[in-house]
Amino acid sequence: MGLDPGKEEQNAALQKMRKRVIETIGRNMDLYGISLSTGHLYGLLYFADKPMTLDEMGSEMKMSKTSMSTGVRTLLDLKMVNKVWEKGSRKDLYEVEYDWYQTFTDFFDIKWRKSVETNILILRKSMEEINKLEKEYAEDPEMVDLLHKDKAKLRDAYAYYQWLDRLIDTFENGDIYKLVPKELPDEI
Amino acid sequence: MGLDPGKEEQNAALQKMRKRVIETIGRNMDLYGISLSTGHLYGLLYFADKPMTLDEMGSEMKMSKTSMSTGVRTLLDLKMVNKVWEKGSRKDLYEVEYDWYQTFTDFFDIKWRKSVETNILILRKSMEEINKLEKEYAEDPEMVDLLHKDKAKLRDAYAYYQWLDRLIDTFENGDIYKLVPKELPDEI
DNA sequence: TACTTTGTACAGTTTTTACTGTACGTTCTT
DNA sequence: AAGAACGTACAGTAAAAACTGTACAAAGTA
Repeated sequence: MGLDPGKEEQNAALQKMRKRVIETIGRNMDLYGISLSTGHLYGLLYFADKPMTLDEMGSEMKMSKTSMSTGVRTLLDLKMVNKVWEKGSRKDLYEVEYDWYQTFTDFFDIKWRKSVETNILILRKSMEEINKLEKEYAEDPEMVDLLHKDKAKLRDAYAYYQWLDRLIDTFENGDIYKLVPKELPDEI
Repeated sequence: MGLDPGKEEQNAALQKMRKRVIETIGRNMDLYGISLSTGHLYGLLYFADKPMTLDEMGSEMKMSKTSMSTGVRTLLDLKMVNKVWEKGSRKDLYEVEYDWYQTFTDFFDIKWRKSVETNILILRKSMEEINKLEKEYAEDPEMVDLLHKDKAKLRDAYAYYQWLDRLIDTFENGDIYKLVPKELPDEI
């Protein structure tokens, strides 16, 4: 893990601690839709004391470089890791985004926002169609009733997605920290 | 979908609209860690005008009852659907939780909160261990430096998880709606 | 009590996802 | 310009997840 090789043995306890935290982090990564091993990769990078190359990751994870490449890309897409430039090195270097609040925000901005937007589009379109059908079947009370029920559902869904959109806004613009401030950690 | 069978043809446009919305809902369900077909099942239940049985779901989804059973269970675990009691029927009936704000909150309470709690536990444990190691290796400056760096990382992580915990609190106790109020939907 | 009906456990199958090794285009070095 | 090092596309393989059908336990019915 980038440690002075001569100290490996001495650091057994430290390594064990790190490993446990890395696995815990990795295991929880499924919340972000990330596979276990990519989660582990993230944990590894989290504790690396310097940016790592694909080869280094591969040898630490005992996995192929190809897998590291795809794993890193997944993490890059979610902005959980950043590409780092270092003069002199031809290899690409990566390090985690250590600001987890930012990572949280990015996740919602990237994944949830996209979802919200497409859903809102579909709902608009569907609502238009219902309005059209309402005129078409105006003399069919049963059909009108059905249409009204669906309309109410779509309206509720639409309101919810707009709320979600505004919630994500507060993550992005930082208003959320007015309601839930970042605090100094309790003594642990 | 519970419609008068005699009206099937007439309702083709309505069915098409529903199907599109159902698929959109279903597709976005991966945000909740739910498979596509379970997402579709959810969408189906969303538009059902009454609670459905496993058999009804199976025939609508053209899938086995076993799959419906496991799918419903997944949704029940996330409190996305509720079991409904109806006198006279021996079959179990299910309907979606129509309050999506509640569903959103439940999701974080069930999935994220659990994650936060185990992480906090592991971090505490690891921090203790680091403190022990610090005493043990007090005369090894290099090791002390390493330990300090890890300690800082753990502390940051801890602070973040506490923040997340408080954020989820605001979902649960409704304070979030002070910052991001539920609003009447725009005209759509 | 014997007979149905209902939901799910479980084993087997299919489908999807994760992972590997090779090959190749690109970029840097000399 | 030739050669070396790097990252990734791609095809093939291994592992995991989703799905099905059967079998059975639990609970209702006659």
